Amino acid sequence: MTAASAGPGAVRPGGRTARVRAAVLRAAGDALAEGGLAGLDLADVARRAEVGRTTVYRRWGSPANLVADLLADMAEQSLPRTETGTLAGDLRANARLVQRTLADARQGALFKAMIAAATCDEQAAAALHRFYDTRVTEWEPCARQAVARGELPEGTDTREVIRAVSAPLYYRLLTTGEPLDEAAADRAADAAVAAAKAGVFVTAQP
Amino acid sequence: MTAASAGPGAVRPGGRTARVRAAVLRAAGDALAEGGLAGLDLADVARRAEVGRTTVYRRWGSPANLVADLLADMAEQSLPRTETGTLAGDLRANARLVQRTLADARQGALFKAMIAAATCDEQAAAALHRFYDTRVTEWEPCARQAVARGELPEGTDTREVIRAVSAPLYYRLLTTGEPLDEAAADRAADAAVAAAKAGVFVTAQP
DNA sequence: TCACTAACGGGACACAAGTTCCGTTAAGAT
DNA sequence: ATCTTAACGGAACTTGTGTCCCGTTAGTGA
Repeated sequence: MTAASAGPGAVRPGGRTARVRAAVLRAAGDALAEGGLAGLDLADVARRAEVGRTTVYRRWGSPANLVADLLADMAEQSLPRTETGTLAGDLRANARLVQRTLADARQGALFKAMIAAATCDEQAAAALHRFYDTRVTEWEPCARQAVARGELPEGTDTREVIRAVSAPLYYRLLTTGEPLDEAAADRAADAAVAAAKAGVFVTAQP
Repeated sequence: MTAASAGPGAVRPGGRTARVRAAVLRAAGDALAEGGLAGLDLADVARRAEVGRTTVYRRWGSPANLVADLLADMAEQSLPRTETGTLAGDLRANARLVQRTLADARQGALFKAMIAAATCDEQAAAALHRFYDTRVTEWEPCARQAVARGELPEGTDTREVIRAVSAPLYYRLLTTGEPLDEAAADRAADAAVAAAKAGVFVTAQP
């Protein structure tokens, strides 16, 4: 067992290695946005990144692995959260952010491709779950504060409230051809608020 | 332009051709359930279906096409709908049905794979949209009747109510590792009811 | 029942995806 | 500045996916 048993990039992660990783992830994102998961050819990614084909095969090995790494990279980049003072305002802000992201040609295609990868590969799925966990954790305080303000009942599952906002937007993106507009975003936020205020997300505790 | 210009299976759809199609779709379903979209190798499908490799390549050509055909086949098989007399009861029945389908190992994997295929291929996407359109149309009467009974406000977008039930279940299936249990199904149905009663799905009309 | 030909299926083939080998470059430690 | 070796990258090689050709099987109409 040598020092390199953890795989390439673990012992000398700086300099050239980091440059190669950045270029490859960039190229992979481009390829995914253009052709979806099916269009993710490792040889093509290597060409786009101007990197040796061997390197890509050695470090990532499969499209799913590459997507998993890309997701891990994206989970680190966090967006600032808005605070409006009311649950409805905060959730609308969240819904608009999600809607704008998914409606964007490049980003939307990228997310669709990553979801597709997660359905094929266990490792990509784990990375995707971590990604959404991070995002939910970022926005959870909105719902927490709403409970503190008395807008929502005590015992509300605050993470579930945040997820309820995104769900209809993703469902629409994946199962219908209809465009994701602002009206859809507002509807998603309002539906989550109505359900949460009705106590649907209160968890029974013994 | 010959009689066969519409592709194989168009002129003599009966007998052997139908048998081959059934065997291939069956095998494709198995392969998808086991290995996801990435595991859908046409040569492998041919082997499972005990059919010539050439035949599969000629009639379907690509994994996405095969999935599209599988979806078209599934859209034809319709499940009976329950009627309980209240919106909450009907939507819970719907939610439970979706939940049971997605929680089932084979069916769940199959649906995930088909969603993945829809993100890669335009034709598969169209087939998927048609599939969900069919399902929504089947359940829409629940919401229509609720409007007629006065349970929901006039002007409610009834299709959107039905979609609101499935959305959280699919979102959970795709973005978290958590299991889809009956509690999640009931919560999804209750949330849709609360939002619909609050008038979130009323469409403004000039 | 027979003729016609659509559709199937085995085998040979072309090409691209992925692997292995080994020399070259540069990160990190002293 | 120098040394060690992790990581890169070109080229040859292997594997298997998808195509083409053509003989065989069986659906459909007379």
